Parts: sequence; C-alpha cells; structure tokens
Amino acid sequence: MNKPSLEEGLLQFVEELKDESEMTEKQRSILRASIKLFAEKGFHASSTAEIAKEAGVAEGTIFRHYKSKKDILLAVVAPVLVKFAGPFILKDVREIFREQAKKPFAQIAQELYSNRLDLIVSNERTIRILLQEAFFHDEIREALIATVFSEIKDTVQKLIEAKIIAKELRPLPSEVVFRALLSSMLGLILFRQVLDKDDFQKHSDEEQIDFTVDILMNGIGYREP
Amino acid sequence: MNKPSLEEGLLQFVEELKDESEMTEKQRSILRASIKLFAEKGFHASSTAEIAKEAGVAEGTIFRHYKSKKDILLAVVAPVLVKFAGPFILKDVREIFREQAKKPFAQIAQELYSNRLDLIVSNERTIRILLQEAFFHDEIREALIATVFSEIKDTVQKLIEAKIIAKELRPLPSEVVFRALLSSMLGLILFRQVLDKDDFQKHSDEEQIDFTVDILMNGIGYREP
DNA sequence: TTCAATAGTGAGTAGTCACTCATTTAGCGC
DNA sequence: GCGCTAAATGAGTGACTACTCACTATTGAA
Repeated sequence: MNKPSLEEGLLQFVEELKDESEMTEKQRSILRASIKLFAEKGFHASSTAEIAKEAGVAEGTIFRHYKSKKDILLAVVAPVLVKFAGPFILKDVREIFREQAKKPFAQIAQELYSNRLDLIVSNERTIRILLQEAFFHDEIREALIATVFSEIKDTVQKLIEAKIIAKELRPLPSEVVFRALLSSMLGLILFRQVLDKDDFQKHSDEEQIDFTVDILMNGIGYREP
Repeated sequence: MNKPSLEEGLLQFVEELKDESEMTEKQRSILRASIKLFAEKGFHASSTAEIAKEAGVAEGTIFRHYKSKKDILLAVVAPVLVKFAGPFILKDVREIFREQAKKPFAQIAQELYSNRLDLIVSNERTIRILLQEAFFHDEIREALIATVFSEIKDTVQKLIEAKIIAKELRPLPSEVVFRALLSSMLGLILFRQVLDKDDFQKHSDEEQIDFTVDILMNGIGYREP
C-alpha cells in the first residue's frame, strides 16, 4: 500500500503555504481555474488542457508551477483545511478555550455554529472539492480527519467534561455529547446547503441556529412546566 | 443544460429493475466488479478495461449489456435507492405509520435508527458509490433527494405534528424537529463509519442508539431533578 | 437438423490524457 | 542594442480512454 502519509503529502503543502501573495499572476490564475473546474466537474473529469484554457495559459506553464495534476489538487485543498481548523488550532488554543469555558455551553455552541456556517457559505466551492476528493484520496481524508476533527475533539471533550462537573451538562459520556454537538452542526449545514434549501428559508439562519441549540440543550420531548 | 431528468434517467432504471435474477452470469459479474472498482477508486478512475478484467469478461461484453459506462453506474446505484426508501414508500406507508403512531416517539426513533444503521452497514460499498457520484451527477443527486428525502419528509412531519398536539413533543416547527431527527441519525452513521471508528466502539451499537435517542428527546443540558 | 436469436469475443478506432522538451519570449543590468 | 537568465510556450509523445463491429459460440424452439 505504502500510502504517502501526511508528512509527504498534504502537511508539506500546508507548511509551504505561507506565501499566498508570492505567487505569480499565472500561478494564481491556474489555481482559480482549477477551483472552478474541479468544483463543477470533479478532479478526474477536468483535464489539464481545460485548466490551461480556462486560466489563459499554455498547458506547459501548468507543469512549470505544479509538478503534477494532483499537486494542483493539494494546492487547492490545503488552504481550506487550514482555515477550517483555524480558530481551534492556532497557537493559543488553550487561552481561547479558557475564555470560552466561562461562557454558558449554549452560547459556545451558538457561536461555534454561526462561525462555521459563515465559513462554509463563503468557501462553498473549495469545500465541495475537499469533500469530493476525500472519498478517493486517503491523504486528503486522513488530513481532513486529523486537522478538522481529532484536533478539535480532545479540546472540546475536556470542555464538555468540565461543564458536566459544573452541572451545566448532563452526566453523559463526553464523546457522545461531542457527537451530538457535531451532528447538529452537520445537519444544519447539510439541510441549508443541500437537502432542504426551500423549507430552511422559512426561518433566518440565526433563528435556525437558535432552534438547533435549543434542541441540543433541551431535546424535543415535552415536559410539564 | 437540458438535464436528463429523472424520467429518462434513474427512475427508468428503477422500473426496469424487476428482474435481478433474469441476468446472465456474466452480467452479474460485471455488476459485481463495477461495484468493487467504483467503490475503491471512483467511477471516473475505473476504466471499462479494468472492469472487464475484474469480471473475467471481454470488454465488448460489457457494452452488450450496458450501452455506456454511465449505464453501469445507474444500474449499480438504482437498487440501493429502492432499498433505502423501501420501508417508507412501500404500498402501505399509511398503514405502517398508523401503527407506528401509537408508539412513543422515542421508540419510533430508536427503531428507525437501528433499522437504517443495519441497512447502511450491509450496503456500505454501494452507498459509498451513491454518495460519491451524487456530487457530480445531477440525476443521481435529485433522485436521492426525491426518493430518500422528500418521500419521507411529509409523512414524518405529519407524525411529528400529531405528537406535538398529543403533548409528547415540544411545540417546535415540525421541519426543525425533522431536521433534528435526521441530523442525529446522520451523525450516528458518520461517526460509526468514518470519523471516529475507535471511540465509537466504547459502546455497543445499541447503547449508542439509546444515547442518541435520549439526547434527541431530553437534550444535553442539566436540569434539577 | 435447421434456423434464428441471443451472448460473447477481442482486435481495432478515434480521440483524450498527463506530461515533456526544444524553442521562443520577456525582463533587466549594462 | 547586447547578453544572460528565467518564464512561458505549444507541438509532440506514448499510454490509455470508451466504445464499435465483424465474427464465433450457445441456446432452444420448430
């Protein structure tokens, strides 16, 4: 199998990412064209000839900047991964979370949801590419899980455990609570973006988030007042 | 755009589906090989030459049974769609739901979750293909939403509304409750199959479902007894 | 046994793919 | 304008693509 592993693969790209502005005009236009085509037709269905044409560049120029077609994919996908995990992994995670921990859990959830929803709405196409290709490329899937997921999980679970001790949350296994928190967020995103665009708009994004947090905290079951 | 629409596309396949056993040996082996390859490397990355080799068949034979490569994809995907929506759309939906309606909502949710989870575990590869290709092929995505989603939505929302009146559920908008119900299910599946296989196994499937239903009904917030 | 229909074959076709490389162009200090 | 370097080019390459077609093998009813 000898999978390329994160080191040789994506993380390398993430590190070389510093210089978004250090790209040449042509290079940026190749990236822009690739994002468009990959999002519309998928990576495999987009040819380097098409990318070159869309970018207004000779096919050879592509390979001066990216040593293979797959390299373009990684260059497209890496920055999104960084943004996605952003607020969570930045140096001062602990500091941020010490601040967060003071707030009520419902408010933390609410802020998390509206923050991530914004991010997804404004990066729709690249995120689409990211998810599509995560199906096929082990490196991308693993990087996605490692960056967006595992990184978050420990931190959030610790917060949850603290909130359980503080009697703000019910004494459930923290990984189950974490799953509930994430499920609600994913459902929110999925319904808004894909499944149910029409019905979703019956309420504003803000209202939908409030409903979601309410249900997460209090459930849907009826209780006598 | 002139998209093929469901009539010309998938639904036609679903209708021609009756005769799973009327296939020749070779034809079945072509399907089996396609499922394997599509699931492993994706539709675009699997060549007809590979499929033929994997199926132990001449390449020409493929095109005797399926008029194009895309036809194979539809033939792979259509039966899953039928199974997925199965228990919901079968003739006697109303009858089933009249029976279901008597049960407590928590029990309905619990049965729904364990039923769909079983289905997904035992059809993992074809469902993977279905989701992958739903990104690219409008017909598949639309058929998926039309069959699995919209079909269910109305029925379930009516049930929810009845349960709200019966003071079994809180008076929330029914589409929001429906979203919560589905989000929890998707989260359950996603964590089990992809994100968190290890931690998930700390509890049995049954326990995980019970936790999920508990949180759906009662929330994660603490309340004085 | 005959005949027709269907199933199966695999070499062949035209086209596309990612990628290369000899050549041309552009930028710049002198 | 000269000389040098680096960027950009696009025709060319062999491998691979989905699909065709002239042909053979198998089946089953008359």
